[in-house]
Amino acid sequence: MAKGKSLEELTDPVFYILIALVEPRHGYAIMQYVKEETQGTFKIGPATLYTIIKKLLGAGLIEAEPESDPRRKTYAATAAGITKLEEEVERRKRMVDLGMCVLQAKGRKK
Amino acid sequence: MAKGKSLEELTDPVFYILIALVEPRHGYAIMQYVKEETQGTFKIGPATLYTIIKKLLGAGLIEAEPESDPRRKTYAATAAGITKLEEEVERRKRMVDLGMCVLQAKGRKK
DNA sequence: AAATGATATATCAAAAACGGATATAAAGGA
DNA sequence: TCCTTTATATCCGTTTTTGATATATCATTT
Repeated sequence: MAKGKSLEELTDPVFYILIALVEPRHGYAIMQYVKEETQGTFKIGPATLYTIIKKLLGAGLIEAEPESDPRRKTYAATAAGITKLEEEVERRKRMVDLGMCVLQAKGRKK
Repeated sequence: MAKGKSLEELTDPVFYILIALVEPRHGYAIMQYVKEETQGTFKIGPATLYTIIKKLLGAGLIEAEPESDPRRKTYAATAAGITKLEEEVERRKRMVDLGMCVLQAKGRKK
């Protein structure tokens, strides 16, 4: 079911959701976390959220904690999820560095 | 034509293409630049490239340099494009910082 | 001169990702 | 009781991405 090359590079919403799940959180808490953490700049709606949760579960990057209450399903990143997040942070760091480097080079010239 | 909220947050390929166009480059050179700069990790194919070029042109973030040779249309980021790129670098920096911060906090606890 | 590989631009059609709207339901406060 | 917040979930349209394909030129090799 929809496996494959996806999740090689994480998109912004996937990245945020994985970050949120370094600590165990349930769906609604993830939405709030991202909204707060970004000062409302980045919002994840329910459609995006639950779509991505399913995908992350399928990829084994997060897992649902077996809980009694079905009204508050709690998820958390697996070891593989943490590793993936670390890699993604590095990948994004390189992108930012490239951007800064190129912009700085332009600044020096002009 | 397909304007709107898009390009608020830049996706990875859009980000790379804008970075490439801080210096004037033609399409094919953009593809090569990204491939080289990422050690082949991130590849942009012609479909993605020319689709995004059109969108960036429409948004006024890049412009085509009026040249005689139609076989090497050169593009470059406009002032607005540079500003946008600077903003995006900052936005992405904050995302990376959040990721590092959260991972580090986890590391301390465990 | 013909062939080949690299350069270069472009589009189609399909897949993948995203997100607004909507539905449902329970809990808590006015 | 009514309203707001919490909470999960999906429908379905839009946007984004991309593999495949087409075309053409240039440089190098055979």
